[in-house]
Amino acid sequence: MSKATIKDIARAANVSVATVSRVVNNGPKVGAKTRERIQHLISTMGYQPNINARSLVMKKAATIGVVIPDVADPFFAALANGIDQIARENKVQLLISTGQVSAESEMKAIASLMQQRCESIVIHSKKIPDETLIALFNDNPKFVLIDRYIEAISHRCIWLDNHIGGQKAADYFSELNHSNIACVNSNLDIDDPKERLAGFQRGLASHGLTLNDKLITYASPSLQGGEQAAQDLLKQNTPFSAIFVYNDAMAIGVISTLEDKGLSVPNDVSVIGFDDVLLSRYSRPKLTTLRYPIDSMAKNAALLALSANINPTAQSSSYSPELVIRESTQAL
Amino acid sequence: MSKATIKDIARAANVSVATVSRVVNNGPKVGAKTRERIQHLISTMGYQPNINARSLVMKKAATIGVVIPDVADPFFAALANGIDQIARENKVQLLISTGQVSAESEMKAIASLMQQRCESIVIHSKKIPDETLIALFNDNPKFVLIDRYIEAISHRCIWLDNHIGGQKAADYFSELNHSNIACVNSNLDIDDPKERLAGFQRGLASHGLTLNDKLITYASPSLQGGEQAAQDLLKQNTPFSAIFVYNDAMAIGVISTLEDKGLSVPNDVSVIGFDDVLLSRYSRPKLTTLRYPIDSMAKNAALLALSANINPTAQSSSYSPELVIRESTQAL
DNA sequence: GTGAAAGCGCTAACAT
DNA sequence: ATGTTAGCGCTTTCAC
Repeated sequence: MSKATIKDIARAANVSVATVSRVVNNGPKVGAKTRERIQHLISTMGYQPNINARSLVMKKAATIGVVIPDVADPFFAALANGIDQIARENKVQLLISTGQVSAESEMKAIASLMQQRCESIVIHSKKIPDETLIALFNDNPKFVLIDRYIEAISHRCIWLDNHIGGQKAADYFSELNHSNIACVNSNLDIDDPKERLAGFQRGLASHGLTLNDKLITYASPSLQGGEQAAQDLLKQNTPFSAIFVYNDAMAIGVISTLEDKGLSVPNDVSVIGFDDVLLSRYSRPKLTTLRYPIDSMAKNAALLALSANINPTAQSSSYSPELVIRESTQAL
Repeated sequence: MSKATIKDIARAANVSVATVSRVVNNGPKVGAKTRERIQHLISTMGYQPNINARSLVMKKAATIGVVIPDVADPFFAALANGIDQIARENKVQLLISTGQVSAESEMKAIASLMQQRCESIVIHSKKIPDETLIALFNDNPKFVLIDRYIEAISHRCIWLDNHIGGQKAADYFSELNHSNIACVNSNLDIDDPKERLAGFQRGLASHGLTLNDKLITYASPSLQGGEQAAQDLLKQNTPFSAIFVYNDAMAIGVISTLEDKGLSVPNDVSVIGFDDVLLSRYSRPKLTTLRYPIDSMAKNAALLALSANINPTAQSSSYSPELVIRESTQAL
């Protein structure tokens, strides 16, 4: 197995290690015949450069890291997948470090990546304070922040405009003549839920509509959370005909519970989700939702991380969610 | 940032690098006072050992690799997630290498991991020939094969008994008095579809039932594939009241199409999936399926990979799928 | 208990 | 065009 070192090749080819190194790295100044001979040896002897040695001397590794809460969540899986595609194209190894949703483990995840001399890191962090991140990004020009916006490092941010998402949901409910409106939100202490809700409320207001506080529930942003939120909503004994839900997973949980209780979607209540994960096209009913272009965002983040963007090109990278109308909504 | 090297610490502490190395690695024979002083320096100076240098001299890295087709598929995401959990517990870095479903890229993925001096690798490979794998595993005692069984290296395999899965599906359909039975299978040229189908057919036979060849369709094992397979099935104009589907994703696609065509599940047709992904508990109707304990399998695989199991302890690791009855099936 | 020194496999000047 | 050499930061005998 990959036992052969550069020395072995050099010896076999009767050249110095420097020459072998040159052909391995496609360096210049190598005689065509020599190059060919060495290349032959390399493949027959199954030589593979030792990445550790290379990274050691180069003081950097051909890797791209990504920090996400966990791999199992379809949304983050999609994020990781986008980065993986760019990684493959650029022949760099993907390093995934999971950081749960706590500042401490997010930092640990980043530290672990940096310890591997990984320079390009796409970070999904909701908990690390702005200042910490700003300091970190100033020292590391190849870090990229995804799904979060921080003014001071905006040129290294790739984020989604949550307000607009909320607004579009409000616009659509208004268009469908709904007026008893509920909201199922995430209970995570991060900005996104607040922003989506704020955008939603502002949107409603612009149509002379308003959101009854009793009809705002919070739960974990998961299928289970959706189930629970729907139960809470039902307990309020306050009528509603439309719900704006934090994400698709919750929305599907909500619908599941609603139907279990004999309420039909969209006949009795309309539901709008957020994210547009693949699944939302296959759930029953198919979900009306706001498309979160996570795949292109991830790819751009990876590209940005790979290219040391030392001097900020100011062009900020904000994405806007699009309303995708399917079957979980209906006019009143 | 992690600029300080072991030398810097040694200099600051007025000791040799050897001593610093000892305290970093919790080595023996270090005076209590010295150890304390050095530890203090380490944390105040923010020293982080250079993993590349360490891996270089140790000729191995504190990492665990996993080779899967892609990260976005929920099933593989769950697999990766299980491994990630064990990795975190053991403080080793997770390396994910995606290998599509082609022998060539699977090999590339493995090579890339090995090049990083990653010793423990959990491999999900459907395409690499047995012999290649056997040779590979003989050279690398910390490789583990997941979701596949090869006799010669069975002590390094963690697999699921597909036959039994098929059989249980057949048993249940028989119990529900179905006799016009269809099968939607994966069109991937790997063993699993064949084994599940064989088990299913054997099971049917044991109940005096039989599967009409016209009612066996193949498609890609995805939501989209399920849609297409269902359309194909409908075109046959051959009545059926039950379908055994290759996996949950396809099953949900199948149900989606069936309902679009006005067929109700389970009233008109019963559907059994395979895998029991989280989603199947939330789809409408909730999916009856065979539970694939991928999480425990992944964790065990990771544990096995981390522990050099040089001398085979013979205890093979076969898992058996369990039937989970939910709402997509009904007695005739 | 602590230090000196020899590499691990590779790259990158600097020579030739 | 090719070779020599000095490290990169770390672990690990082997002395003391």
